[in-house]
Amino acid sequence: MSDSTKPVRVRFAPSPTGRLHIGGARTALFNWAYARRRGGKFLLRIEDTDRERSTDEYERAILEGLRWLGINWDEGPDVGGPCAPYRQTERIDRHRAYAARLLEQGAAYACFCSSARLEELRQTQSARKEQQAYDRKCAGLSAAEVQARRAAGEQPVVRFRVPEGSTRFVDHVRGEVVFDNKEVDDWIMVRADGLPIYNFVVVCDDIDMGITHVFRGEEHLVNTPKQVLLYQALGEAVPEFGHLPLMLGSDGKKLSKRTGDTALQDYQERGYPKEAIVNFLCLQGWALNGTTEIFSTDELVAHFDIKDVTKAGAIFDLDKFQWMAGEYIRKDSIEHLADMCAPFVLRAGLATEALLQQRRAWYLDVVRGEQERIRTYGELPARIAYCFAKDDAVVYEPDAEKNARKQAAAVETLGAYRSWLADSLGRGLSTAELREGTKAWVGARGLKMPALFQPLRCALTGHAGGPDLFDVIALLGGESALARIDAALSRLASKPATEGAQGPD
RNA sequence: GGCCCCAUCGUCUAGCCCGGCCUAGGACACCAGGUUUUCAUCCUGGCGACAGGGGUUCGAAUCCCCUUGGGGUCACCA
Repeated sequence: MSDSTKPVRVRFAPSPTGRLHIGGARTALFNWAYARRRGGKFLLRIEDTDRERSTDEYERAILEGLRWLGINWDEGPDVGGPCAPYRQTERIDRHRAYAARLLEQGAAYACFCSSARLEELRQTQSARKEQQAYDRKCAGLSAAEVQARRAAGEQPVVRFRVPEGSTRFVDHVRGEVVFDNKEVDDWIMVRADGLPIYNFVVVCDDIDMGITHVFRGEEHLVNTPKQVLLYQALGEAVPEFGHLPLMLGSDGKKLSKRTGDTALQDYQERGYPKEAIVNFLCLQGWALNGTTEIFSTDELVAHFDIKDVTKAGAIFDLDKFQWMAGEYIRKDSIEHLADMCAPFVLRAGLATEALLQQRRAWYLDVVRGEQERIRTYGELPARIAYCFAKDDAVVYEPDAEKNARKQAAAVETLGAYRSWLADSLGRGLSTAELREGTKAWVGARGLKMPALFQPLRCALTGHAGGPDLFDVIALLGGESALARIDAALSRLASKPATEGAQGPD
């Protein structure tokens, strides 16, 4: 096999026919980590040979997504490199040269069969429960006949002539894999319109770019014999392979939109910290040591080895992902967390950028109050909306209102407390003094804490849970707090709007 | 269906390559307590797996075979 002392060159080769798949992001991450660990090069190549579906926009989005995750490449379409260009359609001359060489050697042949004939062939094979494969009708065409039909205007595809025997290769995650060549179809390398196909192009480019290791998703495992055979026909060194286990949806099948978000961008837009995304993706098919769950990309690079990648597919566990996102949020600094959340706050229409800047210290306090309660940046706006609400229009969550109303004499208690609070505020008590004073007030009246705190929380925030109420009062300001209590006094005095026929529980 | 890949708690995994240290470890989720003005965080405890069957061996989660189950793939897509 190939020389293991040779400098490592690996690549990630996405197709710009859609947004970056979360599984693709993991593939890129593992390739990148392998290159960094081994002191090799990581290249990015755009596989845009499907001209129907490839777009510049997707290509841009994929590059942005990778960069956002912190994956950098040594060579690629935007940064160039010694093997430029890095966009496959721009390398078509090279592909044509390889095709001509293969044709000349007889390792490939022109095939004039129409799509209709092939479709019919497939149908009959399928009806007879036979293996679906090309029947090699054109495999024996003479050079003269090919030339004549070409001259007559017929445009053939180019097929690879699969030799007898079997094809084996060592897969770094699975071990040795063997295919009987009888199972490998005489696959199409070049379309009738002259444009080459993925399985062909990928080998040409990997050869030209000196790729030493090919790590990709398991769905490519069955393509590998075709590619190995091609390397051999070309007399080139076969790279080492490693097929990563698939990322599965909750249904146990290849992750698809049916069972959840599949694009990296989806998670970005939901406000998952990128460090959490990287960390979680690593855990899908790899483990640092079996006990460490939280680790950085530096630690990944320091420990990653393709041999340690798991063989079985991994079901994408959103619960664990959310837990991990929360871990990253909790250990973040307030300043950074506030900055990361800001776009979500703006998008929710709670505040303007100018306001967040003017009241920076206040905004930081607001974020601080929720840090241990949110798991993604995207969860913040709904939790802090009350801070931006009008005092007489705080939205009461059903649970919050229920908790408030189930306290006996909630309105009376709140009303009495309002006077105490107004008085205390007037005397300029600190947050800590207010907190202790309130507890003493509750105790003096022989009440349980919830008797006051539940209605008060509902009045101030409309939520059933949240930060310490005296921190909330500090956030809102005394005037606003009193106004909210006044509003609650009348709102809680009337019957609940949503009372059901069964009556209260 | 053919071919290929895979198989440890519900989920992600450690252990498997180089059999004994495994009465199988960690994490998420779940359940029960504790802390707290609530929610959350945090702490403690619990539940919970080597798919089945044959071998090999003094000894198997670890090696071999079969069965079963799951997945991938069978395009002039990638």
